[in-house]
Amino acid sequence: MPELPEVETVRRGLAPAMEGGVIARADVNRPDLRWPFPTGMALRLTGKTVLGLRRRSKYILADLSSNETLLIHLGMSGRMLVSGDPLGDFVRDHPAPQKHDHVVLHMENGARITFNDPRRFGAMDLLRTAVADEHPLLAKLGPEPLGNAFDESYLVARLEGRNTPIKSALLDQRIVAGLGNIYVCEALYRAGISPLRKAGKISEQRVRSLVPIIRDVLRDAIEAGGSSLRDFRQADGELGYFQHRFDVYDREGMPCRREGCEGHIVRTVQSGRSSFYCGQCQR
DNA sequence: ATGGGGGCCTGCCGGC
DNA sequence: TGCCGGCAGGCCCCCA
Repeated sequence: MPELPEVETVRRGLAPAMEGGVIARADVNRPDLRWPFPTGMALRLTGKTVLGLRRRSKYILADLSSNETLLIHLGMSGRMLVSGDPLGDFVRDHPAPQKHDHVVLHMENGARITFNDPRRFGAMDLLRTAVADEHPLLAKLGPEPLGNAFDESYLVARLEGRNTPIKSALLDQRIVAGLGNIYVCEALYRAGISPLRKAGKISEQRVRSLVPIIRDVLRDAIEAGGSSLRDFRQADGELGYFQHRFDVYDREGMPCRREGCEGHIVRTVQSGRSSFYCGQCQR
């Protein structure tokens, strides 16, 4: 559910409570999420210092002093709640336990990080830091959309000859890592490209235009997440969701916002997922 | 190799 | 008010 901007927002929200801190205790309340937790996870976390928090695609990686890295994926419904932060960034006290609180990290500094995930599509794993990139979930990921390896010539080459709709191609994490349904819809809208168009049949110029547009869409969303992060700190420390103004996503039937366009947003289903687009100005 | 569909889970919302 | 179908932002796996 959370896409790259949401995961980056979560990472930033966790950082003050976790980076440089020691995990005093880990409560692991069930044996698995999407997959079984690694053997002895609670013990392998206990007493370890969190050296840093990184993000790769939609994954958060917490590098530990044990030369292991905790891999966290929020799935569709995973949330992080930070409470009791000693720096005063989060005002709320530790909350009462909720249904679906699957893993709770108690930091030595007094902070508590609660991973709550009703649908349990999320995941956690422990891997050796030195070979973290080789983890099965990370090994086949394409370039970061905000990184240097994702550029115009790369995208042109990857889409060339592809018979799949551009919507599916941009959702393919092997082509570019971190986009999900919402931001693909939004990027295609800004580019004026129909989600139904075959990836290999879009002019090179239009494919090239997608690269800066994807970056802008993600940057805007991260910025919005950053501002809502400040609200979270004042409110309840819940990380993982934020309000963002979408142009097409979940706007079926509403008027297109493009200057001079008289169209309306339509919804269709592509490979089981909703696509939202303007039938008038996206071609 | 490529593309499409099913399935995993729970919660919520709209319609009857 | 209650029940039921549909739907949800991800990702793996299997099939043709």
